[in-house]
Amino acid sequence: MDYLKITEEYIISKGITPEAETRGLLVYSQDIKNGDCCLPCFKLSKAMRMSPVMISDKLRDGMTDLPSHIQRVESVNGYLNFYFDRKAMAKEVLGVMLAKGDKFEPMEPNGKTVCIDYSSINIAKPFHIGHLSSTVIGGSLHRIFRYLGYSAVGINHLGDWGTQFGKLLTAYFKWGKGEQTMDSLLELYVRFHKEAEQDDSLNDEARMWFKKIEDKDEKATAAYEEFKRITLEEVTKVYDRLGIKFDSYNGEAFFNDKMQPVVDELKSKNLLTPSDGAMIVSLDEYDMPPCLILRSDGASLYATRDLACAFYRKNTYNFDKNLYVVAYQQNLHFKQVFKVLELMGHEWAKDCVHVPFGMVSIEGGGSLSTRSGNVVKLVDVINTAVEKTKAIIADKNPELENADETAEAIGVGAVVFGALSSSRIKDIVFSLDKALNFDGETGPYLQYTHARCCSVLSKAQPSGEVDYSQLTDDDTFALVRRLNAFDDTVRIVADRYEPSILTRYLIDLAQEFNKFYIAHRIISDDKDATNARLWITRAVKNTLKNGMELILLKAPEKM
RNA sequence: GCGCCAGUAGCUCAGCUGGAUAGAGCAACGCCCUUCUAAGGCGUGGGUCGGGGGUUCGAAUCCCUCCUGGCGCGCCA
Repeated sequence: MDYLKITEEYIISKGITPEAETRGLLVYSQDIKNGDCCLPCFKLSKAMRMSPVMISDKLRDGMTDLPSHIQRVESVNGYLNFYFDRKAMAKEVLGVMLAKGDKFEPMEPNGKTVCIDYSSINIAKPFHIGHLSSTVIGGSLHRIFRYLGYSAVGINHLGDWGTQFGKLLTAYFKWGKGEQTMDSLLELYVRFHKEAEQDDSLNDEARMWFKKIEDKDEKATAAYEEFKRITLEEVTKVYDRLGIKFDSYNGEAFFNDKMQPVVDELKSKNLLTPSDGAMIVSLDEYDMPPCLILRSDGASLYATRDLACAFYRKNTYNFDKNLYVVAYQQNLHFKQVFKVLELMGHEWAKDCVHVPFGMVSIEGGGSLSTRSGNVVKLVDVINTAVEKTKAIIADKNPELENADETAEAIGVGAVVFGALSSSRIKDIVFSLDKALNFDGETGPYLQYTHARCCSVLSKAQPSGEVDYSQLTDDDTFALVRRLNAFDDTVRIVADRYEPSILTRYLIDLAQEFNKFYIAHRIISDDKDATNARLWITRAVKNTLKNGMELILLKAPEKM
């Protein structure tokens, strides 16, 4: 139930304040001491020609018929503070939470489809920490939209085309020996760039090899397909560990033969104009540089491919939203592409959304660059985190069963959490020390709190009728309020494409539970208190577990 | 040069569609395990919310301006 909403309706029903000015004024109190929610009356002052203090006093005096969810009202310095009936609210919130069961099922299907383009790795290049943001933000949004009742389509738009494959083939046929691995491919690639600085003929050779791929030369295609296989095999191992799935791996190569219709349509709609030998869509009117569609040699470009891709997605999935989880460097590119779709007269252009995120750089300077070989591989970071977790378990809980499995969940969780914990737009300076920090606001903290709940529940189970008056003290009621906000929080995350909001919510919930845990003995001689506290512990446990699932974290029962 | 984004405690961040004394975590220091997991909890210190103007009863939040940093700005993706 939306307590804010019904309280607002009640205030308006009094007819004391003008409705238009009153709507949207009511907010949750920052400090629980000032009630559960409050109405600052300052804004009403002008319209009512009355001091805020007088207004809030008048409202209070008129509230003699409080609805059942409000226990009392206070007027303090122009603020009208509402105190909810905690017992009633606890009853309702707990009822809703427990009706959800241990496993939160997705909401009723809403018949809408959302396409999410994320991770989108390059073939034959290392899967490094620079790919982590897109992978986990997209992966999390995928789960979140599904929870909200959408049909979600995860798309890995592979970087599997381009002249870099010519370079790689050149290096491979010159220096490659036997079976290749991701590491040996990286070496070949780095070596190519090093030697090409001295010997420009290598670049010619690279162009030649890329042409052979385009012409479906047998030798070139076989090697290219092999590189693709090796890459997908390797990244799939990492995706599996992260719990990431895709419904499509259609990448750049897939759209190679699908661009002509786009060019034709642009032409027929008179949007294409020649400029310096190239073909462009002018966006002067919209204060943007032109969108390049064809090079002077007639070849298509990045934007052309993305246009074709958008059409394909609309035709194939008939999406209601089409999200691109791609770094903010591409801000202008997507703005241009979406504008071109709009100019072509496709109303669904408005459903295309770029979800940008910040840059990742390495501590101590140095950008991530495949050419220089200056990379921190994601799998190395994960492995280090898992090893560290094993050491901690050996120290703190050597008796733990499934220690390896638990260490995997926690180590991976720490890394994933790190990538989802701050607003996606912020740049990240990657620090291994920080990724390996397990104290405070971290993935392991959430997992620890969940395991703590499980531990309590393994000793006693709640049952039967609940005495809700046991849940009204500040420490306990904070949990009730937090639990009530879960679904709303998930909706906000989907509206803003911002998983960090859910991450924040879960940290707040865990902190509040730990305070509650320290403040109250859950299992005690007091039967009613024990039962009520066990119920709330179960609700917190379930909410933590299901919330963590939405941000890709596993929730072991012991750790 | 133009455009977009960011600037909050020593560090990492939350708060940003305006509301009551600006909140967490890390790091530092001091407490709390003979009772449910100390990967925890409590406390102390630490802030010109980048600077300056403005709007407002009220500004970290909105507007203007400047500074700093990042990114982008035609045949790469």
